[in-house]
Amino acid sequence: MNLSENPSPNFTFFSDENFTNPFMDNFDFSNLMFDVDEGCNTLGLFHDETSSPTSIVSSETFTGESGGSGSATTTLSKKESTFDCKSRGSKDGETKEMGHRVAFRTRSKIDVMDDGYKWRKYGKKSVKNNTNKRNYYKCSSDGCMVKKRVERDGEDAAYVITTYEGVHNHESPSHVYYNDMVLSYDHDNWNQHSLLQSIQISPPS
DNA sequence: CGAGTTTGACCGGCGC
DNA sequence: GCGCCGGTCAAACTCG
Repeated sequence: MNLSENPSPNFTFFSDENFTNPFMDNFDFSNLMFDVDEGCNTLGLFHDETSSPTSIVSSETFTGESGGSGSATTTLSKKESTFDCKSRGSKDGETKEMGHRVAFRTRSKIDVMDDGYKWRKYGKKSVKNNTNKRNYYKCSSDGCMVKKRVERDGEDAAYVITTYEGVHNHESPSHVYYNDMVLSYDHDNWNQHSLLQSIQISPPS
């Protein structure tokens, strides 16, 4: 499938041809696609066979918690997408309550991006098909149950797979800064603006 | 000394 | 029912 064509109306896709990283050198934007619908059936499993070896993107309803100074290449491996689908299906009620999940793949020199929130590490595990350890984080804010998983891509350690789960019930400490950054980058980069806003905006009503 | 990290143990879900 | 695996817990440890 050619990712240069938006494969699903539920996703917004950003290809690296049009997408330049306005942020730090540590992150490399390539392919971005966000699901705006809920449910496993909307998971993206779009594999770009021609360019990036793992240009598969998946996310469930975006949580909006990843606003901050970090930025990401948002692609996701097929196995991760499958996992998300499975786990969601098995715990439908809970995941609905948890709200939303988004996963993205980032080419980054550092493991953990600063997304503006304060995270507390609560676990680390080696997982199947990945020689690298997976790290588990919780939002350290009182009463906020948002979780985050971070792992190096087993196929290409240059990429970091980050999965956010849940919705923050508080503002990001870097909210103002991040909004400034978004607004300042509002030239002809179309969807990037809306993407970054969607990253910033927390949906809970 | 408090906050955060590490790490082994434990638990629950799922496939066989 | 059993074993595998991912996710979480919690005590010990580290760091500022």
